[in-house]
Amino acid sequence: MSDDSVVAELTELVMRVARRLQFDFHAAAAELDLPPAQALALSELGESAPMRELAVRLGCDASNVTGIVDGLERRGLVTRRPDPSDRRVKHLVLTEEGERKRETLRSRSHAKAAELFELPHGDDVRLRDLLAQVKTCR
Amino acid sequence: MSDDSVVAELTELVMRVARRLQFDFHAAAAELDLPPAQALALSELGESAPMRELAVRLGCDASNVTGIVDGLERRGLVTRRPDPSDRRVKHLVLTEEGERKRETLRSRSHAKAAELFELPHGDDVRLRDLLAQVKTCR
DNA sequence: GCCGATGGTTGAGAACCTCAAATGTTGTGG
DNA sequence: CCACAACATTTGAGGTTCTCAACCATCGGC
Repeated sequence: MSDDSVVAELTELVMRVARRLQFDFHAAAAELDLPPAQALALSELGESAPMRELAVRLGCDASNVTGIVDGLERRGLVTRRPDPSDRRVKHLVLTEEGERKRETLRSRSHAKAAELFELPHGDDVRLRDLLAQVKTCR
Repeated sequence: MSDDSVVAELTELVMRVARRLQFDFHAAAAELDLPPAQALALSELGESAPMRELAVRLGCDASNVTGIVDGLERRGLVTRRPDPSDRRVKHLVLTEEGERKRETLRSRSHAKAAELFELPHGDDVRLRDLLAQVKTCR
């Protein structure tokens, strides 16, 4: 059983770090002229996937994904490919340009994150292992 | 200098925990029939403050705060009190009802967070101390 | 008293999300 | 085989939250 104030501080700290990570990610996305939602979707498309799967990865409604992918397709970053064995599903595949943008997005936001998580030797691993113990799904 | 993969994992983990905290907070807010933004503002009003100060605490534009406070005022949770020494500023003061709602909101979301951060003895404090070292503002 | 800075509000506009309903497709039990 | 439930995707309406630019009132220094 944790001390009350410790829980409050943990909440505060996690939210603060998350806001910062998100801010940096949005900044990196803006540099590439991508709205946040599209950038997030792009970064989830390392493995190509059907729309439904993307909705799951993003944790949002499927109807939402349509618009986001519309945007990515308009920019020529992704294509909808019909599934040969099931004509309902459309697979999302990154174009070369999409692959390229995904990579620079990844590396830029990663660079800022690395700066953020610059800790005394070994502490980064300790932090990771402790965070991994947090039961994010009961 | 951290290992690349460690940074990626840290980012992933922090975002995951933050999403969960936020989800629980929104759920607690919904139980009290409060939209998320109003709930967040309410929770920042432990100390009464002028509009401008609230905007800073929330990290958003001042014009945004107007609407949020309008909502809280409509529900009778907060009142705008003129500052006697500066007629431009309006201090936000919680009503009794506002105070009550703020407290139950705090305690409910806190309970869920405590469950989340249930770690082996001492690890919660270690986690807090490590997170506190993350340089969220360069 | 003038003037630049400040607190607050308003209105337009955008991004993002959800829900309900529609469409086309699949697969299964009868 | 066929009706029917389930599924993937899209569309459209509607809501929340946010920003930006413009505006008014007030303040403080010069």
